[in-house]
This record gives sequence, structure tokens and C-alpha cells, in this order.
Amino acid sequence: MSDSTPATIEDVARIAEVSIATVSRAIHTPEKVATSTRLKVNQAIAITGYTTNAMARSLRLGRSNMILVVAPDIGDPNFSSILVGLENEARSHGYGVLIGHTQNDAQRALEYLKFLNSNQAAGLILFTGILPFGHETMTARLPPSVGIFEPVFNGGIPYVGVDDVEGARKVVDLLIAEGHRKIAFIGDSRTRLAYKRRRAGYDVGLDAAGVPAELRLIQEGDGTLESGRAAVERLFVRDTLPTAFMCVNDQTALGVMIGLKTRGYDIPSDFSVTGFDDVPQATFMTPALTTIRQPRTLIGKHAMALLLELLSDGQPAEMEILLRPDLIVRNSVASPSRRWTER
Amino acid sequence: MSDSTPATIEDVARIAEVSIATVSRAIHTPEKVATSTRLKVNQAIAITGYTTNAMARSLRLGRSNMILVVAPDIGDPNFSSILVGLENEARSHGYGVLIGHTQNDAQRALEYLKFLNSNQAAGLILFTGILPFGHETMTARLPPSVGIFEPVFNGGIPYVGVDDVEGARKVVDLLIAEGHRKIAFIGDSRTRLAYKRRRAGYDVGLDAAGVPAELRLIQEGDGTLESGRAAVERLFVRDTLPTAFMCVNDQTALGVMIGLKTRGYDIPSDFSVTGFDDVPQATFMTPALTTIRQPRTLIGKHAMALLLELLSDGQPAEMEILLRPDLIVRNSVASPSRRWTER
DNA sequence: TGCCCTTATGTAAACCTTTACATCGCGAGT
DNA sequence: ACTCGCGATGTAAAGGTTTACATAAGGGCA
Repeated sequence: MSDSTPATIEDVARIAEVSIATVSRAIHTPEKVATSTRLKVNQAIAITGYTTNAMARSLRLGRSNMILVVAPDIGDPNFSSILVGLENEARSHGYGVLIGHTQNDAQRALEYLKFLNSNQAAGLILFTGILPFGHETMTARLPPSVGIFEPVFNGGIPYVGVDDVEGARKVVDLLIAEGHRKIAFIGDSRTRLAYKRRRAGYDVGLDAAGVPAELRLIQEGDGTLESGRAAVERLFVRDTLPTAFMCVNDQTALGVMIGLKTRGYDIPSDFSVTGFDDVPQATFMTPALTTIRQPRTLIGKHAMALLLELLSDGQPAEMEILLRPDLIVRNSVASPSRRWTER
Repeated sequence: MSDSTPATIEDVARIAEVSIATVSRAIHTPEKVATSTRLKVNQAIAITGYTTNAMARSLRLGRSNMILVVAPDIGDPNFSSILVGLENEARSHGYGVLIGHTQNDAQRALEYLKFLNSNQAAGLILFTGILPFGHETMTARLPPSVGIFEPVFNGGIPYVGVDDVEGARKVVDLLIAEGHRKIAFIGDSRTRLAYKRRRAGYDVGLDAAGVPAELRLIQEGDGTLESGRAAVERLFVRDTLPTAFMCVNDQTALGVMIGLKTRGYDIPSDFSVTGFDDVPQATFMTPALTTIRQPRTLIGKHAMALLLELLSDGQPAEMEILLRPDLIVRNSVASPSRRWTER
């Protein structure tokens, strides 16, 4: 019992007085073994405290029970709650989750590919298509994979994301309802599909409200706090100022708020500001940020479920799963300031 | 080359025209193999793209090349940068990092113990002694382990942390230097050793400055934002008010700041506030929070180095490694308001 | 009764490595 | 010339599983 070495299947077999094959069957295909034997085996397992050696099992089966999650940045506030969803779902199906952290470094990513090549993971979850899959040959050896937020590359990999167009649309509708017309969009010009879609939602919403193109003030940034602040500076040298700043994500929104405060303006009485993502800090900004909440845990859950399906069926049920984002109304939006509208 | 199944050591041996044993030796103990042979083997490896199958290797060796990191909360802002340190150090020694996420759930923790029992991890990194190791028997089977921030249990496990006493001392010294005498300490009454030490640093610092015990306003909380806010409320029904709030962590400090602002006070002109940890948000609070920075990446690096040492030597060099924390001065501290001192 | 089919179990090979031990060849010392 | 020793390599076992195949037992049917 308090042996130094863990019990093996052989120990169980000896105690249950059956062969190791029967033990294995009793565990994995219980219907193929007589009830009485199954009972004996279960008792023996309880006595020995046997746990099947995952290494030996994986070696024999040619695949492991680990799922590799590759993310560029673990510190990303989006990441941890998605991970919770991924993990819970995986565990309930007997899989473990391994986290790979590329820190946006191609070298790192490559090492994870080697890791995959040695069969150490049965499946792959990718955040935002960051792997530098230069060689087509590599692609061939990739295990079943699922993307998060975006499709990964040439369409082969299904993904789970959020309906960014709808999310952005909800923001626009709120601002319009409050009476705003001149709404600036502080975007992210990098290639992420999600950001393009948020921009699309902005346009669709303003189209629906009949706001003409010349009132749409677009500033491209890169999703960072700094780029939000810079966008404010650029807008203030213009003739027309917006009454609201709709930002592509919460970081940018924070930058915008800092920029506006620095210039002595109050939010939301002088300008309204909105974000996207609902990062944990959003509650604590002053004023608390009105934004779009990503159903993060749910995204993780769905992504893992999809992957597990892939692992058993080989075919994904869907190539794209888009979840519905929710508008979280806090205190950073109000009606347009008379100061600007009466000008 | 673009075979569907990965190359094995046998493929390499065939191409290099040597035995598999020689290939294995060429990889792991190159000095035991003739230079000419080594060359042939390396070529063959390059041709086949061989990667050693980690599963088979681990099975044979009886231990894996994975380190399990068990943490109660991955979303904790402290966690991710520590992880970076852990990971980098591990990788550079051929180990991978596996993350276990207990979400403070005993059931979870137990599953990870089972995982360890099946030899799936060579070592263990524990955050804040959260595993419910009820059964002594379990302890016996634990692989080499290292704690982060705190010793784990009955002294058997070395740990890497930060000198909390010194950190707290630096805060006190700063406040004293600014002229404060009535400094409240908003603590955390839960059992974490780190919190006790911060309190100790507070006392030591005030002793050194000759501040009598009756001026030390202690409020116990639980480290949350809410408990910071509640502490402010409690202090305001008292006779004596402090001129500065020294908080056990940044969350609490944020709560205190919110509480004070709600009552209409300005920070730092009315009251000074300090935190501890330097979480990412600390920069963006208004005013930006003066706090103690944890050398997070370094903590991770040291912890992993210690664990690797344990894995090879069996004996830890030290049972306790305390790193030096740095005072980060921002804008939440000023001289005591005349409003209170002249009363 | 004898034969066949089904159901339950056992035997042994395979998964891929590492490494103790055996073997081989060769130069040096007597 | 023979032996000894040493360095380089090969052979084979072991690590814990899973599973195809073989075997055994038992029941039904002719």
C-alpha cells in the first residue's frame, strides 16, 4: 500500500487473480468482462490504489491524453478565463491541458511543433493564428486542432469565436440611442480578423442609423493603451470632434480616457467612451467602462468540445462557432455634451 | 520524409548504418561514441527529422520531463509573469511545464495528485500551499517539489519568495520620511505567511521610528477590494483618523482609494495610500499607486532552478530563497494633509 | 452424444527507448 | 607471439499498457 513504487496493472491482476488483459478490459471496456470478475478487479484497484500509467498507455496507443494550448501571452486578461473553460471540459473527458507560451517568439513556436511531432499531445488549441507554419510539410503532421477567436490558416482548422460584428453593432446602437452621431472608431490596423469585424459592425450600425460617411472619424492604432492616447491627440487637431469614442478594445479605451482626462475633459459628460472585451480592469476604471463582454469561459468550453469531437469523429461539426457577446453598460456613456452639439 | 508516422530511432539507425543503441548514445552521451559515427548519426537525424518520442523515453526512465505547476488561480495577476520565469528556466534545461489549475477546489487538487502518482511529472511547483494533503501517505509519494511565496507544509519543501518584511519596511520608511505618524495598516487575517510578514515589517518600521502602539490603527480584512473599502468605513467612525493607509496588497489599496473618493477625499493631498505587489493595474489607478514590486519573473526563475537542482542532486541548496522587493514610487503618497495634522 | 457458436479469459506481441552486459578489434606490454 | 586492457559498438531486456489472436467453457441444437 504505502509502497515506494506505484502499483502496476500486474499488481492488480495478481490480487484479483485474473490476467492483466482482463484488468485492462475491466477498466476500458467493462461490458466485455463478467460482472463477478469486474467486481474483483475493482476491489483490487481500490486496495492497491492503482492509477494507470499514462506514459505506457500513450506509448502503446500512439497518442497522449494531453491537449496542447498554444498562446502568445498568458498574461492576457482574456486568456485565463478561456483556459478555465478549456480545462474543465478537457478534464471531464479524461484529457489534461498543457500550456505552451510563445511570447510571440517564432523560435518558441517551433519548439512546440517538435513537441507535437513526438506525439506528446493529442490535439492543439491555437490562439490567434500565431504559429509560423512556414513549411507546408509541417502542416501535414499537425494533430487535430481548433482555433480560438479566429481561423488559423488556409481554412483547414475550425474555430470558436465571438460575433464581433454583432457586438460592435450593440455598442453603436447604444451610442445612437443616447443621441450620438459623430462617433469616432479607434481601430487596430493589424491583421486580426476580429478587429476587422468590429469595424464592420461599426459601419453597419451607422449605415442603419443613416449617419453619413463624412461623420465617421476613423483612427487606426494597434490595440494598445498608447495607441488610444495617440488617437485622441490626432483627433484634436481636426476641425470636427466626435462626441463619442468607440474603441476596438478595452486597452485602447483606457488610453483614450487617459488622453481625454489629460486634456481636462470629463467622461462621460464631455465625451462618451466605449471598449470591447470587458477585461477585469474595466470595472475599476474611472468612470467604469461600458463595453462588450466576451463569454470567455464559454468560448473555452466550446473550443475544447469541438476538439474532442474532432479527436473521436475526425470531422468537425462546424467550421465556425460564433458566440453571442453581451453589452455591459457602466458609466462611460452619456448623451452628447451640449458643449459640442450646440456649436 | 513526409511520412505519415514520425521517424523512430530505428529509422535513424538504419540510415546511419549503426545500431539503435549507438544512436541513443550519440544523442545523450556523445562522448562515448566515435566522432565519425557521431557524424553519421547526426546526418541521419537531419534526414529523417527524428525527434525522440518523449513517451517511450519517460516510460523507460521512469520519470517524465514535465514539471507540474499547481496554482489556485491562473487569472491572478501575479501568476503569469512568474510562469514566464518558470517556463524559460525549465525549457532551457529540457523540461516542459504543465499547468494545473485547482480553482481552490480540493477535488481538483486530488486529481493532480493522481496525476503525479502515475509518474506523469518529474517535479512539482506549488503556489501558496493550497493542496489538501490530508493523508500522510500521499506526502511520501510526492516528487521533488518547490513552493512559491511560502513554505508548503511541515518544512519538507523549500520555497522561493520575497522578503516581505523588508518590502513593508520600505513602505513604512517612505511614509515616515514624508512626515506621517498615524499610519493605518489594512491587513489580511487569513493564514498566508506573506501577509503576516508584511504586518511584521509595518511594526518593525514603526518601532524604529518611535511611533507608539496607540497610533497604530490596524484593520483586518481578507485581501479583497471590498475589504479595503470596508476598512475605510470602519476607520471613519473612530476618533483618530490616520493620515496614510498602508495596505497589505494592491487590491485592498484600490478598495481603500475607492472608499476615500466616495467620501469626497482626494489622494494623495488628503490621505496617502500604498499597496503591495505592483499588479499591472497599479499604474492606471488614479492616482497611480505607490507600491512594492514583486520580482515575479525572477521568482519563477529561481524556483525552477531550485527544483531542477533537486531533481539532479536530491538535496536543495537552500530551504528558503528570499528575493529583494523594490519600492515603486508613484503618485499616491504625499506629506500628511494640514487638515488633519493641525487638528 | 457430438458439434458449433458464444462468451469470458489468457497469452504474447507491439509501442520506442535506455542501458547493463557481451562482443569485437586493436595496440601495448611482456 | 600471446595476453591484457580499453574503447567502440552491438544485443537484448525492461519499462507498463493495449489488443489481436488463441483457448477454454458452456449451452443449444441436431
